Amino acid sequence: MLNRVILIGRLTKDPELRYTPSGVAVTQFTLAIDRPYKNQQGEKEADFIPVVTWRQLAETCANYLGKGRLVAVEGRLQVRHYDNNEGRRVYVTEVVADNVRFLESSTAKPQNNNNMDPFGEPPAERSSFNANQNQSNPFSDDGKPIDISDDDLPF
Amino acid sequence: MLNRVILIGRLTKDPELRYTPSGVAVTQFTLAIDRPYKNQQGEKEADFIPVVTWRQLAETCANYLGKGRLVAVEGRLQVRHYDNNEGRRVYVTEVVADNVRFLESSTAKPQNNNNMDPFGEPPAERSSFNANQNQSNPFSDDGKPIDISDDDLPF
Amino acid sequence: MLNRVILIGRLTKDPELRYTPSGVAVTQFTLAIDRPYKNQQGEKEADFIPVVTWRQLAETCANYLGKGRLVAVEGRLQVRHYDNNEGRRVYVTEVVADNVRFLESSTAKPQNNNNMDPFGEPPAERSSFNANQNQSNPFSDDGKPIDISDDDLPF
Amino acid sequence: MLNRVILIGRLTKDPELRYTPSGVAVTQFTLAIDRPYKNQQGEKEADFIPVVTWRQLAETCANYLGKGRLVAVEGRLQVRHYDNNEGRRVYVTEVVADNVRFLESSTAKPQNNNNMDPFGEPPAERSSFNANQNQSNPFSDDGKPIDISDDDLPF
DNA sequence: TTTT
DNA sequence: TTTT
Repeated sequence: MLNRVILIGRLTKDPELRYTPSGVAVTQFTLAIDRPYKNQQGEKEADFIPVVTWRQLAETCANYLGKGRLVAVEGRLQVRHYDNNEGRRVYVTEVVADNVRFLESSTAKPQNNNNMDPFGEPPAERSSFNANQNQSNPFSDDGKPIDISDDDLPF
Repeated sequence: MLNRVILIGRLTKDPELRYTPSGVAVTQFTLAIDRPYKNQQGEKEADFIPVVTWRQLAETCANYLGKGRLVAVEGRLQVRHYDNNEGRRVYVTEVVADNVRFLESSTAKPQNNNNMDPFGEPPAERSSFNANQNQSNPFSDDGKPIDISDDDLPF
Repeated sequence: MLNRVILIGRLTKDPELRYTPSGVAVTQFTLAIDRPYKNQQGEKEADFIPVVTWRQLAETCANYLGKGRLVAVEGRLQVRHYDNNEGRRVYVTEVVADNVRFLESSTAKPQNNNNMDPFGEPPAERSSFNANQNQSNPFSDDGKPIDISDDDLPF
Repeated sequence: MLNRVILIGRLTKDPELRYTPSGVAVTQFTLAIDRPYKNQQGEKEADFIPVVTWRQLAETCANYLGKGRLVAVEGRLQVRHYDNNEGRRVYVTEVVADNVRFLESSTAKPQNNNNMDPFGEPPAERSSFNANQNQSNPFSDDGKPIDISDDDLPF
């Protein structure tokens, strides 16, 4: 009945923007969050938490965030499942963000990104472009199976 | 740097109390949390979130909670991994609770539980008893591989 | 940049539904939240936290909640000020709720309440009716000065 | 039964470190938190939330934080009251922090602060020094009545 | 498979 | 009485 997550951490990589078959923007990234205490071996550790954003927020994250950036994320926990290529059901617990705050200098500019209008509409030709490249997996940029579908849309 | 989760939901089963090799109590359970909106097919859905508790809190949860009980959980998200019997690394995202509030009638009594003093010490003979039953997996009650070790102790 | 409050507690009184001059529903109530520890005199204590809800949520709270009910509230902290009748500025810190979950038996029915359709629209004649009763303070039901105005609308 | 607040904002002033009669360190500051939306006049607004920290955390905040610094605060809401000099009971709602994260460059050094060892013990002579200055109000640095006493210690 |  |  209540499901609330608040995280502050750094992106382990540049976020990955993709589109579902129906054209909805999705961005996934992982947050590294340092634990406040050291482990039994006296080493500091971190947790690596997967985060998903949708629609306009996905576009903004993809365009303005990059590896190492510090962000605050508000959202809720969700467990998705998909069947992998060996036919096994895989469960993925991740945070569906409804709010992402950039905690570092507003001087941070879009990185490794040739989209000049990051707040604009998703380019309509994008999905068909990708589809040409990769018939069997039209919404993946990197050959990895994409496991998010329109069924995962949170609202 | 900040990692906070707050959940309110119902236990899908009775919790399972186990002990790590060094004798630390661990209890795992899953919370069913109804989503506030219906999905695209107009059905209501729920998320099933795995929760772990340690030490005294583990004992209390095991002794006082049961399937269907409504609880509030405060904790943090953690990703554990273990290598399964096919040698694949499996990642498990779960909530490590530091606070569990029972939200239902204080008339609720310990259930299916023959421990008369639920706040007492863990019975010392328990781990050796189990060890006799199941050499390779001494802390499992049910034959399922137990994937939590002393390395997962949160503090 | 981030302002999030999550509370679980019981209403100290029946909630009070009012309307701003422009007819927007507002409901205020106070939550009693037991502290987890006892004070230096060994007594248990509670915090009493003021909560405000607006619009549809205000109507629902007014119609379905009553003194003693257990609820979970999500919202944000806000500091309002008004000038009291001695001309002093008074600051009021309260939680503006965007989500209220009823944590007790769905058998709970509207209480001390003659509104038969609690989810319906606010009665349009209500504000003028009250205005007739109480010229100088048209939106107060009980003679207490009402210190919330349309300027306090959270969105 | 649950009372959790998470804030990210900037200090409106340098924090003020004081000591209760029994010598416990207390630091108060106010966080300015920009609202995510503009008001009806199209202006951006902020909330100003009072925060209190105790003991070691109070010392660390006093020594390392200053006006304008961005921090994340975790804590709980508490309502204190005291009787002002006109004999009126005044209620103060504030956040008692149990965790404060500094979100800006670790190059930030202690500011306007001649304490060379900010993590050291509170100087024992401090309270007596202040007592000499201000007999009736020994723990105030600035002549303002201090309204926090040992009774407000959160644990 | 991880961030500063 | 407020911060960037």
